[in-house]
Amino acid sequence: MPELPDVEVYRRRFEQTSLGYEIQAVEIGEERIIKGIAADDFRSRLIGREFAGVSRHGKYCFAKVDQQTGWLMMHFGMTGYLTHIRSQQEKPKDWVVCFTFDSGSALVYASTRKLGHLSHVSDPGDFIADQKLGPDPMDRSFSRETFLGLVTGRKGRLKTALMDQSLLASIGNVYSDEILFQAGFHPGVKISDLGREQLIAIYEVMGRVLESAIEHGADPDRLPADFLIPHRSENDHCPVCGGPVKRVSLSGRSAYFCPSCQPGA
DNA sequence: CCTATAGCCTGACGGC
DNA sequence: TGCCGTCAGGCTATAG
Repeated sequence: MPELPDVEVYRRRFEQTSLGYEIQAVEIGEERIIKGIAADDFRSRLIGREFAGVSRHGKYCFAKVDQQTGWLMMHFGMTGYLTHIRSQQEKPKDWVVCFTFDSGSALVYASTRKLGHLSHVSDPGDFIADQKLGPDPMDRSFSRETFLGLVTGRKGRLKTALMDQSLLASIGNVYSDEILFQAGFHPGVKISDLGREQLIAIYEVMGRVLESAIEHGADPDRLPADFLIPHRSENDHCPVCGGPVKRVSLSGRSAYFCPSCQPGA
């Protein structure tokens, strides 16, 4: 569930459960999830040390390792998540990497499809620059003017732009659908079809959707009643008008929308 | 610059 | 019950 709200929820979980304990063991269930560094090096950079803080940029998490120059980097792919367990018996079936602390508890990176990756980076800022990630929309400096500057004059669809991590890092297929739904635009709408006032409205909706989702733990069952996300399947009902939800394929991804609340091409 | 496709992986679901 | 195709919230590489 790894778009900005989900990753922020994992970041907070990490921060609340796993800082300040000595890492006693690092088990790696699937070595291919570790990228850019040998598994043994990855382990030895962590064992005997502590996590001192966790930050996030877009869909990436960075954990500072104390007494070290580097950081643990995590990306969650399509199915990755973080969970904190009190004992090894609680390890989920799809666990991939397990960081066990001197307290006996552990932080587990789990993922069914294992499309994400973990690595070690010397500096998150450099990593973000190297990956050519755009700004994070939850960052304080991300203003309305920042957003207008990024999208104004761009060709192509608004949905594609919202999902473009090099333009702004954070939003994926699900939340771009939610933003379009809340703003009342068809998923196929082009940026060139939108005026400044409409783009400002989209900026405001984006902020509200992301904040609200984080507030509700990014859990589809707890999101506000007017959110489309829990109804993202063909012929489910629109939470606002009750009409059928439809699906269209765009750029190889499925976009779900309400034809009556989001009219247009 | 833009769009579309395939591939990486595994599991759930519906139809027969 | 089993088999088969489709689909799933990410990203990258490639081709047009």
